[in-house]
Amino acid sequence: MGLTMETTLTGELRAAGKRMTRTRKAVLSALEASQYPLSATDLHIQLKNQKVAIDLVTVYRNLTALKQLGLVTQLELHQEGQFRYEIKKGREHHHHIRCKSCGRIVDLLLCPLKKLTAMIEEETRFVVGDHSLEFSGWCPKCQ
Amino acid sequence: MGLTMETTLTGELRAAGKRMTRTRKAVLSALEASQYPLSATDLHIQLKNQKVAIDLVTVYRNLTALKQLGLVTQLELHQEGQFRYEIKKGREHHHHIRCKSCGRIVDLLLCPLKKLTAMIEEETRFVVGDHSLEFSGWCPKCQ
DNA sequence: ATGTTACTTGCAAGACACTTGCACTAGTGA
DNA sequence: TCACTAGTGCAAGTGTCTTGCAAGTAACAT
Repeated sequence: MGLTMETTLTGELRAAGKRMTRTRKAVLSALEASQYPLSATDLHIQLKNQKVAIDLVTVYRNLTALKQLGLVTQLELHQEGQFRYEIKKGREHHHHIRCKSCGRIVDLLLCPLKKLTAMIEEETRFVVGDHSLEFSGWCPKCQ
Repeated sequence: MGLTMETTLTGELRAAGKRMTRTRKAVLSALEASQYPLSATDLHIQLKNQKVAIDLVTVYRNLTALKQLGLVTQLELHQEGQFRYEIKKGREHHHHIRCKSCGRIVDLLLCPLKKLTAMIEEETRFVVGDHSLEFSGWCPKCQ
């Protein structure tokens, strides 16, 4: 259950005046191990099960800190009403599809929005800062 | 401050065993008049200002009913943490961009996701049921 | 018009995700 | 090892949305 790049991450934290604590390590480790984005509650339950003593509030605060440092990505899936988090390192920008029946979440590799962004900037005169593109549907098992 | 298609809408409500009530009329009217999608709280404040007596709970219940009937669309903008609602009648399927600074919301006319949906269905074997595509950025005034 | 039915409403309370205040704990650099 | 200050747990608070229940009212039948 080790954290692959602990030393590097500790350095990144220190550079921002943050510390690599017991709970921070556990949160990063759980995110790194997960195949799909986790919510704060997911993380809390998962860490509890691993006998890691951590308060839900601390999970939230660590996620906020890691997001600000750019180490994790915060995302919202379609009609879920909560945030999820992914490790950023080594993962390309991508979107997701979530099964409306069983909740399974699968990564999508494509993000064909570069041209679109340019069109939108021209149409609206906004400067586009961010976007979300999320799908929901029924996975093979639930069809 | 009239509701344009009140008779038609009343019929659609009746067909589903629902009634056209004072509060329902007010909610529909406010949605119809708005240039951008409104949240339940937006609606509640706006109706209060118009001296319409209505409880926030009733706003929520009416929005739920109207959504189930397919008369309004429920949507989530990027990183807002709440739902917004639009009248469906006479409006094409579209997405939005919201200014991160002043909150202004502008409709986008494009939705180039038909091909993409087919690709995703092939890639993941999901059946795609729904999608969201929302942008945020800075509007001309806030740049 | 009036009564009956059941849809609708307001109020109070609850659910849920997330945030804040504060005193205590524990990384880190010296 | 010490001192500094970031981080933590607990309790309480926010904001959005939901539920329970008694009272109100739209709509149809008579």
